[in-house]
Amino acid sequence: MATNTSPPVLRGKSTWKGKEQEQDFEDLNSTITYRHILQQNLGVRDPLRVVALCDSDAFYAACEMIRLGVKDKPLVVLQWEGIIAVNYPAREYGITRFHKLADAKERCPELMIVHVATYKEGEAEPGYWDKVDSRTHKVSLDYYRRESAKVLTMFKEGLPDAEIEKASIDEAFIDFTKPVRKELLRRYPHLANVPHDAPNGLDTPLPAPPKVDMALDSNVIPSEADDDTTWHDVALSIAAEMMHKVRVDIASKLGYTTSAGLARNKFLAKLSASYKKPYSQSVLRNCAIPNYLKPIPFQKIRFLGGKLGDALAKEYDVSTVQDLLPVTLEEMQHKFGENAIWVYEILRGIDRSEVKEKSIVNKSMLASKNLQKPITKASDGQHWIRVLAAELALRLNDACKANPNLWPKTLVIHARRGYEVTRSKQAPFPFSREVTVDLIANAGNKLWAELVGKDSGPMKVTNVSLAFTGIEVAEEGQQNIDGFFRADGQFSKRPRESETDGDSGTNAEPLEGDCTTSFSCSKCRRKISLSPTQTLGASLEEKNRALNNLRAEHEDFHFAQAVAREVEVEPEDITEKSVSPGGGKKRKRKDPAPVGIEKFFSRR
DNA sequence: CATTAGGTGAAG
DNA sequence: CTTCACAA
Repeated sequence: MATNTSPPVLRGKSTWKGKEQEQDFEDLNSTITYRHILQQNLGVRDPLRVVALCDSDAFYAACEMIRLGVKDKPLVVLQWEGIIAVNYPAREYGITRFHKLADAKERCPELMIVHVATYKEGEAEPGYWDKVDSRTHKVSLDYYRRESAKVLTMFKEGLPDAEIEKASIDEAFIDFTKPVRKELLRRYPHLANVPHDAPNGLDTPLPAPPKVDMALDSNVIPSEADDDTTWHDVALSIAAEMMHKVRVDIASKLGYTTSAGLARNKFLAKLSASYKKPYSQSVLRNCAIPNYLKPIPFQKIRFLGGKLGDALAKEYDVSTVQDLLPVTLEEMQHKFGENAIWVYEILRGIDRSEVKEKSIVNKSMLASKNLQKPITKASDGQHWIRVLAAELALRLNDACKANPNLWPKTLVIHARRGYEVTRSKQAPFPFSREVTVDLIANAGNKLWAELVGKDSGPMKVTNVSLAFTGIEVAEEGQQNIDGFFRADGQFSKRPRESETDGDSGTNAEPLEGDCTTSFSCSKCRRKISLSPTQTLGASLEEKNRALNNLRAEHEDFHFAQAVAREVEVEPEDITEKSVSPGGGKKRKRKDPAPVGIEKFFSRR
């Protein structure tokens, strides 16, 4: 499964010391002193650093097996005509992704085939249907996202002291350095006390480490010589114990088997995880790094799988790590500039990138649809935008259940015509407490018109996607000042709620009567009141809160109306200037008859 | 070799 | 703001 990554940008200055560089890999065998074990904040330089990469085996397939209560039977997950996941039993028949379904069935007649969940017209939620049709359905990966979240939660609960970085839907990096140091000092308390006769005080090397057997719960990646145990090995073995415990717990409680790699840094952890699969973990000792790394095709290394790796392969006409070791840093810098130091170090088993805990909520949320038959009419685009908007609304509102006050700062639309590059258009997304399908679809349609509307000719759009980006948890007071109001084709600040409601249009003018149960809207000249059930037994504070909610909802209503007026597009001739500024001749579809999916989704 | 439906982060 | 690169 793909991992989410960032390119190999340099973080800070390289500290590689030339020191004639007699040997590659010289950095792997530093002596560990009392200072090293007692100092807590060595970060990526910590000689006792231990990082793991743990990923779920054939994750989508495993999700379906658990959902269906299937065990140990060959199974593939289908997305339209393509196989997107193959469980391990099915792999024994030689089935892989990108096999044709017919081919896979031939290899294994009893193969179980599960199509991913889809949104289907007329259904409220994504589901698993007997018949799927890519012309009308849209894939939903939400089930996998939820299962992924369960696994991540078990990592966090099982390893409270560890730093955990979700790397993709089925992978996480775990930095064990802190919990391991703690356990190391608990098991070997003498390490905490520098002996009085220590020749160099804190900088005295630690006493000899105990013998540890890492093979109890892990595969130990072989080293050339049978090196003595080091303190880093002890650290690795403690981390391996912890990792193993959590993995077993996840397998027993959730049913997902995982594979993990443990090593001194992220890239080696990732590389080690694939040493043996499935349901297995592998440990790469420092002394084993050179031999493990040298024969590996460098393009398998994280960040070298793309253009940079290609460029390296082409430049030196080589393929393995070993092949690149003779290239000097200077030469590499000459050819590859800023990336050179990073590459140079990676080839020697050094990776200074940190395991960074990410926010629980994603920063973006994207719904996308490929059209096998390109769409040519603007109205088709609007149809799919509505479907995508419905999915985004469902997912965002769902995310809000666990994490209230989520607010996407921008809405982005992407479209691809034929085989051209994807183009996008974005605009600030208004704050509103209730994100509705209409709100998203209207804003999306507007962007759609800007993106493809002005181009002439038949459009032949082969992909449409809609995304929220910049999703954040709004701060307490932030909701009141932020929020945008679209006018004249631009979003502008839309002050909200009582303290800033100078021009909000819904001033709470305390008319006659109880100002804690009603307000009047200056925009539509209506008096809005709480219902009797909301006022009956409610305290003043409760009523005020309810009234504020009501006011905000009413404001959202006006906002949606305003956007709807602006966004209204002539479906048939979108190529003309049909988006009139300010909202000229508008008619039709004040509230179109709900069709398909959207009829069930929050139109509220 | 390739596809779909995602994500993140940086460059320009 | 928009595109690109990476991930398999």
